[in-house]
Amino acid sequence: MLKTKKEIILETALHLFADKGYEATPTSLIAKAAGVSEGLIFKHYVSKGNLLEAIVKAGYRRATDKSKSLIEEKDPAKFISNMLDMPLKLVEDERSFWRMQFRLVDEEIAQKHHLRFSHSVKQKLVAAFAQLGYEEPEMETEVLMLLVEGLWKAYLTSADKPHFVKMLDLSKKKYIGELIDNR
Amino acid sequence: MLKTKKEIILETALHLFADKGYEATPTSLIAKAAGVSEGLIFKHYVSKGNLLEAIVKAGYRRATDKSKSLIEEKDPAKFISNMLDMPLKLVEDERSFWRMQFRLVDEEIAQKHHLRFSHSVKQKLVAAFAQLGYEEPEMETEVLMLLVEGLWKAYLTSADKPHFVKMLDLSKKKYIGELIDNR
DNA sequence: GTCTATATGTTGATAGAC
DNA sequence: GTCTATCAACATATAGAC
Repeated sequence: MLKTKKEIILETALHLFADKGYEATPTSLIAKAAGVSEGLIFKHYVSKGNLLEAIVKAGYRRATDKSKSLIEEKDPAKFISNMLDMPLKLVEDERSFWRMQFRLVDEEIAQKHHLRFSHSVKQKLVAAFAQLGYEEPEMETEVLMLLVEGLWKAYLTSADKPHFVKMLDLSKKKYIGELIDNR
Repeated sequence: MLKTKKEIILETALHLFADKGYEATPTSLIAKAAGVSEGLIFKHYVSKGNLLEAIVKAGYRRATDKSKSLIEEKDPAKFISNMLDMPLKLVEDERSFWRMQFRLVDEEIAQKHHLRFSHSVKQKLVAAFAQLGYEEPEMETEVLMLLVEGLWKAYLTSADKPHFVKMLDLSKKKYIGELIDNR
């Protein structure tokens, strides 16, 4: 199926935002790279901020779809392990999106979606730790989330998958080693 | 001692950069907030990027001084514990600086100093883990650094010190629990 | 849907007087 | 050292023709 110019604009902007940053990417450059006129961007997306929002929204929709199987896991130990696997699974095929996303420290739109996404995970994580009898499930969750986010960014910049998998394995051993040794 | 206008400009810019971000803070606003003319900023600092560099440089000089005692620790177990304590120790009194710093994802100047700083720590961390007989000291270091950076950012945004200290304690237990139980 | 102008506003930076 | 005045460059966004 052919891509509409609207879609081309979106994808081109995503890659440019990921590479150069949102603020540092003028709409004129997006237009040139996408092979369309600058005016067309505004016809389709009204404003630059709106274009960004469309990109972020679409990205998180894909992420939600892709992570569904990991999140629906009922066994608490496996669920925790799944959370550590999320970076690896989600970044695959979506490197540009996540590079862009983790750069958008100043844009509240990006922050909003990130919070919503991680919040939904957090709830289940606390429940999982509680179910396993941990003394401070909330604390455990917060520290684990810190590590997951760190792994996420690490995998984004490393691009060395085997090396990253070693980091991931060590993390699992440290955090839930006793739980997954026999999985 | 009186502050020179040059110093006032530097400090004002630091706080504005921390609050609104570097790109989003025009020199006109810095001038207004500092109570000086816009031209004076350029007389003293030549360019906006130069002003940022001066701020970053000064901040890391203070950080290096303050972390000296933590870094010079010779006992490997205590040294590792010290690294986990760094966020708490360094962020104190320097909240604005570190908030600004962790926002500067797009500015290479900031990245450069951050890398240099963490690299110097990394070397010693690998040595410490090796000295303690860990199988993969490099991996241990990388994962620990991930967590330290996470704690750093967490403490910056939480502002709830007791809560953060609980996270810190749990982290220590997970990472070096067997080593520091009796310290 | 798409393009070619063009309007409008900001920003970083400079020149010159005091 | 400091201020006032000013500029060129650039960015987002709009209007109107095809």
